[in-house]
Amino acid sequence: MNSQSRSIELLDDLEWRGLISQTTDRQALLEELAEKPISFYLGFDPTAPSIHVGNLVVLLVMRRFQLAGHNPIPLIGGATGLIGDPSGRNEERTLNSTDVVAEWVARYRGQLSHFLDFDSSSNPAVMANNLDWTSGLSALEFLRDIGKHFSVNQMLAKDSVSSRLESGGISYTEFSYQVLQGFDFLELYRRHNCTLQLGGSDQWGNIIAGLDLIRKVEGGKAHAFTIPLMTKSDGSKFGKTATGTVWLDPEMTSPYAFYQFWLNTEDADVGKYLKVFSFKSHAEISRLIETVATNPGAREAQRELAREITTLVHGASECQQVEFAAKALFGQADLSDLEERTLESALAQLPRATISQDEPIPTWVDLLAATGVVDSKSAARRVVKDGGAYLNNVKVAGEDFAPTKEDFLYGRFIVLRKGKRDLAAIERVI
RNA sequence: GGCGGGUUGCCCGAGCGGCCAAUGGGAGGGGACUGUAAAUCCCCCGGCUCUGCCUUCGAAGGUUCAAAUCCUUCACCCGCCA
Repeated sequence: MNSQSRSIELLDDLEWRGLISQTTDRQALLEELAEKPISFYLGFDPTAPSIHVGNLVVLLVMRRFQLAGHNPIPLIGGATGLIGDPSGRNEERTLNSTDVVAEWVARYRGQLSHFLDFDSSSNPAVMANNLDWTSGLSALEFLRDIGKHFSVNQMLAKDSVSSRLESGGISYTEFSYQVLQGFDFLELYRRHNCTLQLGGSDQWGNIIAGLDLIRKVEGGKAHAFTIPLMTKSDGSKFGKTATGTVWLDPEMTSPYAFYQFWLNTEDADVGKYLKVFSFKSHAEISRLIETVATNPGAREAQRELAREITTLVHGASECQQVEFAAKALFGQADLSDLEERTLESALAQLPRATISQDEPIPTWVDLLAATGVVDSKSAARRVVKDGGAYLNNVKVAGEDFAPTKEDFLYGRFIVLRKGKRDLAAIERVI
């Protein structure tokens, strides 16, 4: 396939998936993409110890561009992460220390590298960090060389700034953010001939700042491409559960919980998610969307979604293990039917508490609290009182109930359950 | 600078000296139903060594037998007038 038809196909595909919010001159962009592989970038500011499923939306668009033959530059905001992007926020951010941000930069780098191909012979990804070109820059140089090209009038007009001016103000630090991001684009244009920046739809203003700067300083032309913010049909925020953000770091969100997050996608959203996150063919995605209407109870679409994304993020073997654990533990009437090895590996996926063989067995309430499935012992008591507590799939009654030795499967394990789907494991060790 | 209003539990928001761990709604949790859904209905929803005790109503002091409720100072927010 030649690069022209491949690029047309790329944009059509992105359109079909609902991944295009806004672009600069669509025809010009298409022509440039079709002419030859181009370098494009997408920035990630390190604002947490891990990237999360929300970041995955734009990251996977980046992957799609690479698969279509273009050269991705994932940019980690080692510098911009120290400043704070005012976009989409109605409050000033708290600054993180340089140590913390440096640590997060390292972690982001490791995570991002899973999703792009850095070893491709034709169009390898190139990692960048904007701290590289800002840390040595003096304030005077910055103000003279970069700042001079920015009109405060235009800066004030940007949504990110004007909305903040109405809602309590903005510091000079965050006000300057768009200048830094504009400078990034200019620098990548100079270094890698990067002529396209991707971003969430809230990044439009910042991206445009870069386009203007490239035009003014280098007389060059570049493009902007923004991706819609992910929304849920019920209006709540995508990527959050009751427990909090769904992270990619397996230490912060276990692969089991990660898989469950996707599996529990609502019918109303699963079609959209498949389009956004899945790399399956249009035909296959359409078929899966059909199944939501024809046989919703089977949740085939949710299962496929969960499997594909968990495999992508945590690997095939990890995904198999969590799928297996879910299958083994859910709705299994008699857990003692499971072989010891099977049970052990299934339970390995769950939050757990360990007790010693020679200590007295704690009450159910204490055990549940110890696994972290509930926030406090009071909450654990409430669960028992409300009839939502299960031991090895058998309902527990009485707040003072304590398991006996006989309750431990193979003398080692107890499966605790709170409600319908919150599982935890107790292991008794020597 | 002047006058007035506000700051309550995860969020919104009542309470305005004792009956307040604090009305109501949302979020959240459990149950029924089901598909480990949605909608609906019922129950719960600060903590603990749990018939009691401890900590909460912007912060710190004070009055009182007793304060989220009164007084003082401080911080932040919001109207109206300069």
